[in-house]
Amino acid sequence: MINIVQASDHLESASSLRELISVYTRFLDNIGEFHYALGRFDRFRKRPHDIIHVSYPQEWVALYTERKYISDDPTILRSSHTEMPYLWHEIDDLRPTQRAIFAGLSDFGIRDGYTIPIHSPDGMVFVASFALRQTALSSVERLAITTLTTQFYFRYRGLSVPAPPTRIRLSGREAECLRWAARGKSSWETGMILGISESTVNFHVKNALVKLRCNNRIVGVVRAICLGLISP
Amino acid sequence: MINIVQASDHLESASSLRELISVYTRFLDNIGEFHYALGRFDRFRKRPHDIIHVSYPQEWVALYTERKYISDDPTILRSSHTEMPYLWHEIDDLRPTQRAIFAGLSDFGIRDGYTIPIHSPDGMVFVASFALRQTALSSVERLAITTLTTQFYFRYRGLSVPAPPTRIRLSGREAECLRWAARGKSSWETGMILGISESTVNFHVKNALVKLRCNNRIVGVVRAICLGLISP
DNA sequence: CCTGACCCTATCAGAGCTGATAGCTGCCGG
DNA sequence: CCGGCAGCTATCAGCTCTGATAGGGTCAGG
Repeated sequence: MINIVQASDHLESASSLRELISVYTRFLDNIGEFHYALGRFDRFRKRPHDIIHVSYPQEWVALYTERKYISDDPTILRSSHTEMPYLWHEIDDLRPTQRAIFAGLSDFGIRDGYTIPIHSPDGMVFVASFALRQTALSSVERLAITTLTTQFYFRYRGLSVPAPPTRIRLSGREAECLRWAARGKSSWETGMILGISESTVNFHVKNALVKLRCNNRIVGVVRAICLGLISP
Repeated sequence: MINIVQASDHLESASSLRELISVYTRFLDNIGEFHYALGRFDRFRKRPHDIIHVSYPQEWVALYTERKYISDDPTILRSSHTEMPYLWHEIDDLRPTQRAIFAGLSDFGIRDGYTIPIHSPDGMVFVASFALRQTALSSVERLAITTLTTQFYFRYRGLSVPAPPTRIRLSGREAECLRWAARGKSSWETGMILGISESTVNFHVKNALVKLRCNNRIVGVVRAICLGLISP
C-alpha cells in the first residue's frame, strides 16, 4: 500500500505539470493496475477543455476519437450531474449508443471503472476515470485513489492558471443599479427605487459595464454575480 | 496522528446523520484543537440551505447571527468562487465589514482558519471551515482534514434525501437561446449562431421566460443559472 | 489647490427587447 | 389518426437599453 502523506507531499511540491503527472502516475501505479484518463470539461457543452493525461490502450483511444464517443460517454455525462465519485456499474438508464461504448471497452478486458468528478464554480468539471481490468476496488484503494486524485487536482489547478488578477471594484451606486437590474427592474424603476433619475441609473449601469468589460447588462449582471460583486 | 483509512471506514458505515457527525468530530478532535462549521449554501443567494454542524463559541454564533454576518462572510464568499481549499489569511481585498468579522473572531483567540469548499453541479456549495487558535496547520494536518472532510461530505450526501429535481425544464432551443443571451449575444447574433431567424430566437427566449416566470431576459438568465439550467 | 473618485442630471438616435398574435412543419404516443 | 409538443417563421407597436456627449456637484489626499 502506498503512503498517502508522502504522495501528497510529492504532489504538492511538483513544480510543473509534467512533473506533477509523473509523480501522480507513479503513486497510482503502486495502488493497482488500471488505465486512467484525466480531463477537464465544460459541464454543458461536453467538449473537452483540457485532456490532461490518458493511459487507455492506444487502439481504444483511436476508436473513441474516431467514433466521437466523447459526446455520449456515460461517465462524462454522469460527472456533469454529480460531485460524487461512482463506480461505472452504478450507472443505469444507458442509451444503446452508451451501451456500445461499454461494450467496446469490454473488448479490452475492461468491465468496470471508477470515476471522480470535481466541479468548479465556473461550470467546468474535472473528471478522473479509472478503468478496472479484473479485480474490483477495495474501499481502501478507492480512498487512496480519491485522496491522491483530489490532491493532484488541487496542485494541477494551482499550477495551471496563475489566477486571473481580476480586481474589479464597483462603486456603491453602480453595484446597486446592477443589483436591481438583476432583479428585473428597468432603469426607470430602479430610479424610482433609489430616488434618482432614469438617466442616472443608465449612467451608473454603463460605468459598471465598462468596468466589467462587457457591452450589455445581461453579461454585466452575470459577471458581477460570478465575481461576487452582487447577489441575485 | 489519526488513521485515515480507519476514519474513512467509520464514516462510510455511519447510518445516520447524527452518527456521521459524531464519528467525524471524534476523528477531527484527534487532529487538533479548533472550532469548525459545516454548512451547505446556495452559491448565489448566500442563504444557508443547511447548517450541518457548528462548534464555534456560543457567543460568537449569537453575534454572527444577530449581526447577519453570513451575508458578508468572506469565507463563504470565497467558497462560492473557488473549489480549492484555502487558508483565511490568503483572502485579500477585504471590505471594512468583512474585516469586522475577522476582528470579531480574534476576540475569541481566532487568528486564522482553513476552509474547504465542495461544489455541486446544482449551484450548492458545501463549506467546511476550521477556525484555528494559536498554531498553524501542518501540511499533514491539512491533508488529514481535507480527506476526512471529503469522505464526510460523500457520506453526508449519500445519507441526505435527494432533493426533488427542479420542476422547470427548458427545451433544447430555449436553453441554447438563453445561454447565448447570457454570453452577451443579441437575438440577431444568436440567430446567426444557431442558424435560425432572430424572431425565432425571441420566440424561444420568451417561452423560456414564461417557464421561468419572469418578464425580462436578465432575470431569466440569472434564474436559469441559479437553477443550473445553463452555465454563466 | 489640484486630482481623482464618486455621484447626479440630461439629450438623442439607433439598436434591441417585449408582448400579442397567427400559422407552418414534423414527430410521438394514446 | 388525432392531439400535443417542439421547433420554426413572421409582423408590429411600443418600450427599454446602448453609446456618445456634456454638463453639474462633493469629498479626500497629496
